Amino acid sequence: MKYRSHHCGALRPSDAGTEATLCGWVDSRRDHGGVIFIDLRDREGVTQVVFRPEEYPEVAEQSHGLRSEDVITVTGKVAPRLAGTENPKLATGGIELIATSLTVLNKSDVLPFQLDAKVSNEDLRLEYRYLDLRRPQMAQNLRLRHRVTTATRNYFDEQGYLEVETPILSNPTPEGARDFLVPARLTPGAFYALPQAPQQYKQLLQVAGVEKYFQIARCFRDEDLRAERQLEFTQIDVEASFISDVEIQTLIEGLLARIFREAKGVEISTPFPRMPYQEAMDRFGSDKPDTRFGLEIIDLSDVFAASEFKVFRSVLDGGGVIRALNARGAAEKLSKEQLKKWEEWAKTELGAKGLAYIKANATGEWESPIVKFFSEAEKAALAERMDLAPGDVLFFGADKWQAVCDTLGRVRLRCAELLELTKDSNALNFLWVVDFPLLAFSPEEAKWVAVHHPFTRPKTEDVPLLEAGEFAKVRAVAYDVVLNGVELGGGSIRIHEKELQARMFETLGIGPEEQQEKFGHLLRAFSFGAPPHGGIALGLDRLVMLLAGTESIRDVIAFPKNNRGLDLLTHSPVTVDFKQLRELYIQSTAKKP
RNA sequence: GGAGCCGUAGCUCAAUCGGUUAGAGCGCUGCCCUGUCACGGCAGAGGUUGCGGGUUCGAGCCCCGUCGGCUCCGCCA
Repeated sequence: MKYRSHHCGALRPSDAGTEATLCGWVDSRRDHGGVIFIDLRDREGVTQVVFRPEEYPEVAEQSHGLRSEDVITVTGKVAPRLAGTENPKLATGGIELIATSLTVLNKSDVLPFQLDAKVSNEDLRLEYRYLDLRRPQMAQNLRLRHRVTTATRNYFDEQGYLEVETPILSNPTPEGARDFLVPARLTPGAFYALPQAPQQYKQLLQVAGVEKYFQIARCFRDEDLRAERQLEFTQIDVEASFISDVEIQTLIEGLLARIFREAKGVEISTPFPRMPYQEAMDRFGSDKPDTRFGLEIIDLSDVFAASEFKVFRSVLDGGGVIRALNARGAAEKLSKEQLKKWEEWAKTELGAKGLAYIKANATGEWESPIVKFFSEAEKAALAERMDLAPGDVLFFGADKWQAVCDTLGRVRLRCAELLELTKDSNALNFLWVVDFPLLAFSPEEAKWVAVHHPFTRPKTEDVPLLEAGEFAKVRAVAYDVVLNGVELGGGSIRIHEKELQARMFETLGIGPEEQQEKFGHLLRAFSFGAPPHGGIALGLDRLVMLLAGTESIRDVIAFPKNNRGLDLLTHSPVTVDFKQLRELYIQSTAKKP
């Protein structure tokens, strides 16, 4: 028996008069007592099937029992729709299949939710994920993801890149996220770790002479989940030898252009603008600036250089900065009470000391808790520098440079949301942020940590600064690609010399012994003619999210976990019995519920 | 580890200030219906208002606790 001659999206008026067999799910039924219409759905579309009692009484009788989501195969004559009953909403709306025989392959129970309606209850969607994936939007997302990965593979293949699979059972990483551990039965008491990224393997592949590597790589991080974060996620991972940072950026611009063209039918313009990290932070308060709107941060330290306002005075004397941004036209949307809430938000959520503001009313009058401390000259200079007009609201940041950037960067985004600056925008503002700092001081750990990762190469001209211990000033050959304020990925040119790598580890507080223990394999590999190399990794899930226009990573992953890392469909993770643990030389210390 | 929002029928939601028997749409079941495509008509079933406690003459609504979901901060080299 043949299930189908055509898919449900295939038949057209030109097929009229032929016989066809379709199979799929009953999408809906319209039972008129006599004639019965069934919309039959498969992955390619929907076709109307008609059961006519006067022509095929037995089949029509049988069709009365059909219910939503029953799986059937049906044979019939392709006929043009009666004049006036064509359905322009359907690709197959010009024809219908007049059923001559019907086989019910499988009945369906009533579904826990309707496929054509909004479902807010996400537990339910995840519990019945296989039904959720039948919904058109979700099915479309799966296809979109496939188109992205296919475009990626084709692109890299054409560029001469080799897809190489790297181990899922690998080693714990001393820095970075918490690892998922897997007990090694064959080595009692030892553990594998699931990779947070294939970083070391892809560098070792360069030492191996692969020269051009990519992988659609699953990565694992045992950290708390978020709307755009899962325990396991997928990276487009790339590494190449004898390549410059600009060449990698060009390669990735070509990839993204290809993906947007093939997955979305959109042409994007390349090359993307480049912006140094310092400039991104200064102007936008973020290392992944959304450049679809202005609201730029402006420095006022010189305006208040002689300020007698205590707060500003002490900040400036302590080496801090005074900065502000102008939320143009926000005055009518921000009452005094709301401004108070914003200040509270800045304090509790952003950890700011406060959020001073000046609200310029429609009349031009200033409402502000701090303006009384300003001199006339300061007020005039401030108004001019900020281009302050009636209806504007200025927000101030006064603190260390980094803290002011962080606070005003967040305030900027919140203002953009309030003013709906990106609401109807279909702009695609790609951007390379370059010249990241190599190192950052971590007050919690009381040591210097790698901003990107410990294999990132310092800029050649900044190596003397590294050697002089001026760690904060050392820039890395590192770059992030950003789209509309979302970080799509990041990479760097790596260190390929073992001496420089050892010096880097040392700077990070990893002594010679620990280096040998944890990175000996890498340092040894570097001693056997490691080529200069570099690469990048792009977050595939996030990219597909942007293309699909969804806010949740769960919408672009077939079987995601919920907020607490639970798979509501299969109920993983599960406890295992003592015997299974004993085989692995493992004992649980978890308290029994 | 912390904060916010939410939890009412299978689903999506309503229920005025704390006040009669907790409603609607969709879905479901039965009957009717021969050109619909959001088919239509009639009838019907379906509720421990997440759970536990408290305040009150009276609680879906107020209070406390708890469980669950989502979002954010921390965390994510």
